Amino acid sequence: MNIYDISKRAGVSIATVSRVLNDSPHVSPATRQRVMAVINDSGYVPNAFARGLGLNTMKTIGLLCPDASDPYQAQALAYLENAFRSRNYDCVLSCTGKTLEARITGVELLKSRHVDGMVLMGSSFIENNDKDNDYIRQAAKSVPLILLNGSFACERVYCVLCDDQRATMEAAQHLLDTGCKRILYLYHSKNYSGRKKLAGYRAALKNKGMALDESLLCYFDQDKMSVQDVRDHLLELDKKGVAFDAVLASEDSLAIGAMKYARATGKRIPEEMSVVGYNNSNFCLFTEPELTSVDNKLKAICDHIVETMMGVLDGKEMPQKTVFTGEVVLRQSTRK
Amino acid sequence: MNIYDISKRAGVSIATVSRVLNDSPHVSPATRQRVMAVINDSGYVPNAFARGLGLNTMKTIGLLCPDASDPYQAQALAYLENAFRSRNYDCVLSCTGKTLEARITGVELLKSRHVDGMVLMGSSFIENNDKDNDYIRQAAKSVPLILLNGSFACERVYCVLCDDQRATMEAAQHLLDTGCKRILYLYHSKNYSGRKKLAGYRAALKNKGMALDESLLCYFDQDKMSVQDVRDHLLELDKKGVAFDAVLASEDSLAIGAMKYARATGKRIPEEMSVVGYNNSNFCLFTEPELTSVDNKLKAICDHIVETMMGVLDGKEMPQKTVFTGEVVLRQSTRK
DNA sequence: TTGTATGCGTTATCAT
DNA sequence: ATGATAACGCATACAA
Repeated sequence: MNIYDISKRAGVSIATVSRVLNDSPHVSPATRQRVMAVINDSGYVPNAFARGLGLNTMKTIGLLCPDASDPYQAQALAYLENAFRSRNYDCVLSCTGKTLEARITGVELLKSRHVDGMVLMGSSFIENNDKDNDYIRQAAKSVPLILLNGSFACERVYCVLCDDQRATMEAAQHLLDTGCKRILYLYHSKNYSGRKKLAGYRAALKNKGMALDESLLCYFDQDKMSVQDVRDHLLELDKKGVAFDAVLASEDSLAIGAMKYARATGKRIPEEMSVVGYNNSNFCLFTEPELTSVDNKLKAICDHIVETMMGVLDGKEMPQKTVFTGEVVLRQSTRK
Repeated sequence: MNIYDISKRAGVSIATVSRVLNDSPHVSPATRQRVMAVINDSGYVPNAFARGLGLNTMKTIGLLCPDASDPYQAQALAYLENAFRSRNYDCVLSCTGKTLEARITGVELLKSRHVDGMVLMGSSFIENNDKDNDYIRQAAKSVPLILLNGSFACERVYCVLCDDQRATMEAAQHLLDTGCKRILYLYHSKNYSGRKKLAGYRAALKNKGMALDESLLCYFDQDKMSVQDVRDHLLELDKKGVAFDAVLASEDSLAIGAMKYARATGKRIPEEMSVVGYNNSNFCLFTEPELTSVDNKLKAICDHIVETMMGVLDGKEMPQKTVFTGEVVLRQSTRK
């Protein structure tokens, strides 16, 4: 069943059928009705590939992320998919893992599919070694790119992110303001976003005229950052005699590991130890006490990404970089 | 840059270029090399739409799920996307929410995109009122469908699932075997999978010759099932004088709500109350004590779905229904 | 082994 | 307002 079949049945040319299909004003009400009737009772649906070939678009956005099973990324995927769908765009997913090579082929593959745009989730898509970012520059030549929580200056690359540095600084400040003296900093990423957060932690100390104790910085590798790993690591620190009365984490799950440590040692939260997470994910409410965390405005970011993408595809001038302000959501794991 | 450009530069016909592109054996090594050289340094990539139009496929699978931000579904998406990608298929995502209407348009949209196959995640795609499943029968006529954790007898509809009834029965049995007398059953779904789990709970009681106390069945509505909601509901039950010494939940998050209730009332787990969740998700390890839960073999299910889909697309005969056996993973929230 | 010609199902241009 | 036809870029049957 194709456009020729319809045209025959309706006694018109394929051009007219096409016009009806595309709501062209140059069709008489009578023929429009006649054609529509045929279309409806034949169950005809235009062939998307042919349409794509002619228009050079299938209204598709590529969504790239390291790992769709990560709660934060999953939430972003859900937000983005919904928003794009409401604008009549479909999303094709590409989980690229953590190697640069896989990211490159992921971008390449989507490009070869002629997606209308791509969203790269997380600053891990930007390499510290700038030479390695050529694949982004290259891709941007043929399709608009939007970075979620990443920063990269390049034509046709747009960035929408949260001010992680400031948010982390405020979180640390809150800890200091509520009497904490030695804040353990737990982090898992050394890319753009990770560096910004660390900088925020440092800034908070500096603001108070405090020196940074390097032994309070705990880095966790991607595949060694389960709650158990974190708990065990903090127990180790205890043994080594590293003292701390607060934990600031670059991700909620790390904070939960810290709470497990507290449970294991009998330390009361927040009386003896305060804990702050990052992302304000659902499981801030799972813990006991509930976890103070940084809301990094994911929904707003995703909505803005979609807005930006639509604008770019419309040929409008769009801001290259948009920064949202995070917010510390106070709960019971920190003091008043 | 299209196939004609390449053919000119290489001094051959487009047919030869096409043959080179598709690894046809009927090309002399010499010309193949010449053509490849041109392709490589021109950066030419075949147009996916044209290819799709000719072959009537773009090697795409539609992934439908109610909510990509749900941890279980997010994990399934990640597994599926990876497995399909390794077979050179891309996945387009469609989060359809919870209304039948949205599911129908979701399926319809993907069908109009000519995806090669679709995976419907969760038994919520199968309506209790069979008339409402016509959209599935209809879709199955034009594209193979695979149900993840759903059951539906229909040509070209394949089902891969976990034996939720048996797994739930074993979980309940474990509670009874460890001395629990009154097991509160927390559930959130009345569709196929939900009914099976409930049946498993019932079966366990029956096996022990115990009568079912209807007041021990707690249903939670989709938008009223946060951990706080669950905690509050159990506190209500307490007030009403409904006694129980164990909680069996149809999903981990519900079980975590029960643990919050225990914390609120000071009940010790598992001494005074045992708790079992379902899905064996990451956050079984978040809680204190860690949560006993049912592993419903999601990875195996996803791998098998992809296998099945590939077989079907290859024209092979594939099993209509495959059932995996769940497994109760014992942790500290239940007694020995 | 290689080339020619046709079909895939649209949209869009240009007549009428 | 409507119709004829080219163009989109590829794969492939058939011819050479």
